[in-house]
Amino acid sequence: MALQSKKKTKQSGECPFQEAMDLIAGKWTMSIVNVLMSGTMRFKELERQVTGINTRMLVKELKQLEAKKIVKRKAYATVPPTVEYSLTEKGTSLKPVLTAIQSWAISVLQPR
Amino acid sequence: MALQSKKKTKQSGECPFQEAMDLIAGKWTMSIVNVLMSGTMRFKELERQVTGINTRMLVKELKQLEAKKIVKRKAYATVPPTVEYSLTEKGTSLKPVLTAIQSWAISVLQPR
DNA sequence: GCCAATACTTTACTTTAGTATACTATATGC
DNA sequence: GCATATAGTATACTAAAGTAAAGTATTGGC
Repeated sequence: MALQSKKKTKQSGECPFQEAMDLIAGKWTMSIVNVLMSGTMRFKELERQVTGINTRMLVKELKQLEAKKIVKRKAYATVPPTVEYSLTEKGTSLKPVLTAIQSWAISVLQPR
Repeated sequence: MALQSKKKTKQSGECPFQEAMDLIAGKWTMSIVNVLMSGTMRFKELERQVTGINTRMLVKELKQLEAKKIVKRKAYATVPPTVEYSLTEKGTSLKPVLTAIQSWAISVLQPR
């Protein structure tokens, strides 16, 4: 617990590919990005559209995606609170990756 | 330990996209596929080329990739043993996904 | 005064991923 | 007879990912 020299930077600075994989991996990450491709969305709406996810995971993923500058968060001081999530430019630039995965999924994983 | 009715099928049968993500995620998976894109390789050679991986992880990943029909395994009864790994057709079909990730990584993650 | 709605937080787990290191079998070369 | 090489196993962990379910604050509607 004492010395925090073990910064655990995930040392993926080595290779941009590894860095990208760190970002892309995760059960929910790409699904969220995928849903957000269709536009700005509020938290509850995201929770409904990303089927199967639970609150804790969505919060966690959104925080990570925000930290990685993939997702933008905008809060309004209404009651009940309104928070809007949308993709940044970096986020939308993931589109080709998304479509590549999707077409692979459809052509290879679908029995027909 | 007793009843194994909890088959934990990872119920990704829902959506081919989720199924693809299950496959693609994992710290080492795509790196291994990437290395194997350059051709057939033996276990030790793979261990050397996939920098940073350890034996246990490589074994585990290769087993999973084999089960998912992404990788082919061919063993020869020599001493010391020879085992050759290569991509299946399904494996090589991942190329577009790989290149999409790579070009995203280079254009977005690289500072310049 | 209670319910609903939003955007979370908190607590308490279980499961999977990943790491580190030592060990095994066997023939060949020295 | 000892080291070397290959393709793993085995053991023993730690850390991260993911799940489940309840709680919080606020206010407008009934």
